[in-house]
Amino acid sequence: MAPKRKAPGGVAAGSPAAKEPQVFSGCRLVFWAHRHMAVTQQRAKQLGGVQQPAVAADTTHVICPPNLTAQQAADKLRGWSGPTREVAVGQGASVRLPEGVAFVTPDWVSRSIPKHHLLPEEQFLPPGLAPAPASPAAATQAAAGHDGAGTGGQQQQEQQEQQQPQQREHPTGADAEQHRDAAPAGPEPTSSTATVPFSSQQMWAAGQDAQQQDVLQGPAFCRVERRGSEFVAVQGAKPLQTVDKLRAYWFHTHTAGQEAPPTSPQPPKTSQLNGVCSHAIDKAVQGLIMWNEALESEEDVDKVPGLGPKSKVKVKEILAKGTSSRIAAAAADEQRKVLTTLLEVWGTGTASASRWYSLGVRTLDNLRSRTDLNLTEQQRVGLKYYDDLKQKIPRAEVAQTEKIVRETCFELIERWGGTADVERTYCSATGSYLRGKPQSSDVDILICLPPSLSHADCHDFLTEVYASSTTPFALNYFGNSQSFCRATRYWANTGVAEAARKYNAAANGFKISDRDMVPIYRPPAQRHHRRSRGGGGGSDSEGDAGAADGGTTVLEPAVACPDETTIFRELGLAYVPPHMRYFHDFF
DNA sequence: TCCACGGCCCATATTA
DNA sequence: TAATATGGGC
DNA sequence: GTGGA
Repeated sequence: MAPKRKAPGGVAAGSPAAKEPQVFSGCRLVFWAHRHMAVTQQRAKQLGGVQQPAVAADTTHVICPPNLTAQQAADKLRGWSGPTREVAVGQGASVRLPEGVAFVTPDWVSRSIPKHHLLPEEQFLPPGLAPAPASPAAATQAAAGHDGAGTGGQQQQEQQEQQQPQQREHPTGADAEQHRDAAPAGPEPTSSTATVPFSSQQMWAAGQDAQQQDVLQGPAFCRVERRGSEFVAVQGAKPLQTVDKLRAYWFHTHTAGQEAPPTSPQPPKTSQLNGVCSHAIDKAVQGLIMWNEALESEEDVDKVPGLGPKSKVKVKEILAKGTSSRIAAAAADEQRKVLTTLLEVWGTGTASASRWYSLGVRTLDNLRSRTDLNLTEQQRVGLKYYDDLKQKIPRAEVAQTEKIVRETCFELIERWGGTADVERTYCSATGSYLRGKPQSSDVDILICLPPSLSHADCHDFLTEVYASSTTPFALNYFGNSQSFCRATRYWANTGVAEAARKYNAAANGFKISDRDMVPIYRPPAQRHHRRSRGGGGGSDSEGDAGAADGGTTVLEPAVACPDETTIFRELGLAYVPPHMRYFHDFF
């Protein structure tokens, strides 16, 4: 249920504490990352940092895009005439960086804030600028939690079209060390994983340690991850490439846009708050975020991928006037404001919000006092705890909750007699906490009981129970951010026909849910109607096997994935640890 | 020009 | 009353 | 809103 939130003692909610430590005082910051960095920049400046437009003699830090390449850095530094130091970034390549300037990812800013002091810059080096490993000891360092063994250098081209996993035997016991990535075994430095010999006992110990050090800071860029029954240190370039690949596929940023059409004025229309357009707009925003060059002319705008005709018009207007007429229109749009508020009530979607609006509801108090609206149970709860549910939960509190649940969970397992294979239990907070967020809006705890208990009737207190064999899928589902989840499944659906064919000659994709992964056949273009789910209706004869939405056929056999890495591997993707499963937003 | 844009479970409303 | 459709959360 | 078929 909804966690009860108490207002933080003392400081009134919403009013930022007046006397926050000036973490960044003395820092002169250059932001190369023109992404969704407004909040980061603002916070850094609030806390004493001075922003500079470009690298200067007194610059202390450059905040870089996490996927910055050495080449991009060199381009941006062209014109720098001060003293430099040379950094070898692997593959014989090197880059000259200004002396005395630290290059860090945005995480350095966001994670230093809760710590009230500046974290060591070297732990936040963009992988592309990390020195090449000097010795084979790098893997050991990585396992020990040090950073900086990135594989910099190599271009982040997406030329690597699907290298299919050529074999797919599953790691069973003894040979559970070879599966690195889906990438071909080449001369390329395979720095992205290193197996760590952890026992399951140490696993919990490590978890506790990590928790204590980690409560405010979140996971470090390089960390130990559980993969099925083994633990691996994960870092670096391969996961980033996978993230880029999925981003490009999901947002279609791999194709260039066309000319902007003549249509210049925007119809003011009643704006829709949600719906499929949001994907298109996300796409446009992603295109802009990823565009690492200044936009100065209309021609520049035309070069940005992911922008369609309508988005281009809007961006060009902003370029010319500094703002979009749509912004003022939206601000003045009474209906929009009301709908936005109503949508914040848990249990309320666009349909209910619009219906209420048409019935005259304008405020939450209206909603409370109306008796003719037949709110659902969820909506009543959402309304009652409206303020509570808006509060965020600090990371430390999520950790406490996790601890309590975990202790209780193990007590129950003992009571149920599941001690023989207790180490195969999974009981950890997932969701935004697992992804390292400093605060969460809810606490998601995934419990997967060990095989010896999977038959037991111990479901009473849970709404859903995951069998041991479904753990990797549950983990994958709950560990992903929403957009990453969708992108992964879209990729599985439509991007890996070849791999699916190996499972079933008729297949052209996979369907991934929170419990399994199955081959499917999707007809190329589905004309007409989308059929309701559940089938039934006798009129047109169903195909034999399970027919899902719109003619998609579910095939066999299901893909056996003993751990989460296998899911990625079967999709031809390098494993991405949870804290990297974002396309943007660093907070 | 038409289509899809994740996948699935639950609660409630509507229809047969 | 059962089957189906719709709205919603995650 | 957008790109693919």
